[in-house]
Amino acid sequence: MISMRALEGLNPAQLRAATHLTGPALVVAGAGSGKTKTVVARIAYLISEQGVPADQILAVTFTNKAADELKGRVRAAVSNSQDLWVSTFHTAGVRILRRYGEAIGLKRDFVIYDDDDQLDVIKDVLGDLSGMADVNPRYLRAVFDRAKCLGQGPSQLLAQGEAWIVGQPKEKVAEVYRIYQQRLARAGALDFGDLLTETVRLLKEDPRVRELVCARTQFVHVDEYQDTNRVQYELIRLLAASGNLMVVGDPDQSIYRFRGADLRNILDFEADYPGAVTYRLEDNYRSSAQVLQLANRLIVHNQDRLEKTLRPVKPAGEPVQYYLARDHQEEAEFVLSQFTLCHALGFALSDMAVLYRTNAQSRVLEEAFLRGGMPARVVGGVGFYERREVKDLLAYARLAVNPDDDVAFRRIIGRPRRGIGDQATSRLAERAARERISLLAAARSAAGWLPRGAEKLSAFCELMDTFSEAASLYEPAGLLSLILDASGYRQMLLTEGQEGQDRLENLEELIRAAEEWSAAHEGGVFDFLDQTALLAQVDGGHRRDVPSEPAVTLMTLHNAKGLEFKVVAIVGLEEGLLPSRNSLMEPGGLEEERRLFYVGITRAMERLLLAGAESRMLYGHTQPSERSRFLDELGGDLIELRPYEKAGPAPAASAPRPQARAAEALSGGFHGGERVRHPRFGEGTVLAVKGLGDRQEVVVSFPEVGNKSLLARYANLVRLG
DNA sequence: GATGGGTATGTTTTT
DNA sequence: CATACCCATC
Repeated sequence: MISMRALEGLNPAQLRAATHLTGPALVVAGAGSGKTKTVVARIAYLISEQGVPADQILAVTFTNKAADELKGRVRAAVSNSQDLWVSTFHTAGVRILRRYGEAIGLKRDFVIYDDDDQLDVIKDVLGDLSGMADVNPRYLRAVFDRAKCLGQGPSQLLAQGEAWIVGQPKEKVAEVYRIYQQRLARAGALDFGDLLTETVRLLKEDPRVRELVCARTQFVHVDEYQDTNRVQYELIRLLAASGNLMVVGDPDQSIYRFRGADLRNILDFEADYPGAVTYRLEDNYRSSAQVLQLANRLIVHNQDRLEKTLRPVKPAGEPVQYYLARDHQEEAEFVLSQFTLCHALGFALSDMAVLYRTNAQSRVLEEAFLRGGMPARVVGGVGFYERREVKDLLAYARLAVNPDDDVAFRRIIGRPRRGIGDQATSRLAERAARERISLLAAARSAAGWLPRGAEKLSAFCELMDTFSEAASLYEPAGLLSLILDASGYRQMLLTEGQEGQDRLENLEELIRAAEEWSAAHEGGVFDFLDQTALLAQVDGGHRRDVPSEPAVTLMTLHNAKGLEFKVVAIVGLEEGLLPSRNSLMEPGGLEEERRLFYVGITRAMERLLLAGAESRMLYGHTQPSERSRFLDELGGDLIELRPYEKAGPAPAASAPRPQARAAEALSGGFHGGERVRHPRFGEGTVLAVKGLGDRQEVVVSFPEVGNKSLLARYANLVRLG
């Protein structure tokens, strides 16, 4: 057989999947089994060996980061792959809707509402409706999102009376949903859910558009197929009209049920697509055998899965440690001390990550790393594009390109203060509702009917006219600069002391990001705004092109999917946290939490640390925590560390200094990472230390005989180096 | 119309 | 504890 560059370095299973030619295919790819490599190879094979034009191939991912990586790797493998279409579900939706959306009555220059904007609209609707004062707008947002995941509009929501509407008459909920959709339509806005549902509607209703789009989607690939929801399933079905559909996924890594992910999509793939061929990638190249064994032991506790095995390729490696800390502070100090050790052993900062269930857990960790002088970066959480000043400036730009964007109008009308307050705004809103026009349009006619404040409003309208004009002439950065100065926003920040300074710096950063964006992309202000709306912080934040200084990564388990690190710490292994309290209420919730933990474990290549605390701060109060049930499912081989145990009650003085306590406990006598020699077992590395003084127990990894737990006092260990 | 302090409320997870 | 929102006062 001729050796083909596109297929070099694949194992037999990967090779079979990569050379799949036409018809539907399911690739069940366990964690670390080289699924991206396989997809890259398959695309390269199609282009360079089978002569498929790159512009007939589509690959869909969930995050921009995954899309970028795939694109980059294909580019590296095949030269003529410029026209390859790789994007996230949402970006693909935007692209199709911008181009063809007018066929179903969408404005060409629609704006995208993020979840904050959604909330503003819902609150607004609730304010206008009687008898709904006590409804939580966040709850309604969740209901609407969920309905959209299932492709249900207001009437379908009402008809199907979904069981997940609790505490409210579904008529009322559907009514708010209907008005919410109206407001969005009037504002020329689509929310995240609409980007998918509207794309599906367009492709269903307009055969001509479908044909045009499908010409570019003769070969379709979907990554992380286990996380697709109903609408995404339908979208893929429409795009893959050719039948050449390859989906890749792992049912054990489905963790987005709350967003509508339906495990059945992957479990039933063979039934949905008759003639489908299934390929299984079962060799794990990522994790040490010990880590993988733990992962396997955990996941067999799930019922809802496709039977599959995952074999380690790597040797046993280091044992997995579990540390029970007194509280969340000490938990953080433990991670810090272990990472410091690993760093000393030669692991780069970028090789290490701390994973947690909730964003709220990041703060204590961040502070601990800061105190310890180890650079750490929180990925996700409140992102750059969610900061108030950034959203304000972008709202100006949005209103400039789309004068109907009422959320943007409300957001900026009082920033900076320009003498237009609640009174004038609510009169504007009345008028706008009556005449079915936007707030800005109402403001334009204010001179005729608003006795007070009309002049100020007309000045604002003129300002916006200037910006609208600039929006079509300038690049994004130019427009944003103009806005920053001409709106008085810069002036306002300058009067706000240090905080204003910081915010101003963020805005200058934003403008710089816009410049960089223009240097690397075609497109105008619209396209830049799309980008800011769709880019998650995990995707690399606002400075993706600038290599940032090396740092330890802190992020949620969800954000860690698809990534790998040599050293991984998973913290908060407590009942109520992992598994999370809320998940236990829902059927299937526990299995989802187990998969989440599974995803976390399988991120680790060489070393895995687990930790939990006996008590934790919740809403400002310290509460006792119970050890996570998942720890008991892992079975033996877990090195349990509890350094302060039996060392007597901690001296009062050490209470504010948990750092000292953890460090002392870990370093008495021997400490982890040290090289030692044993008279019988030879040379080895200290992995862990338990207890203090005479009772100190040392776990040592010996290349010849594996891991041994020894009493330091009798073992005659000799320190090396 | 702006400002500030008080209180209710919330933490799963994200494109 | 930290933010978001309400109301009273300037």
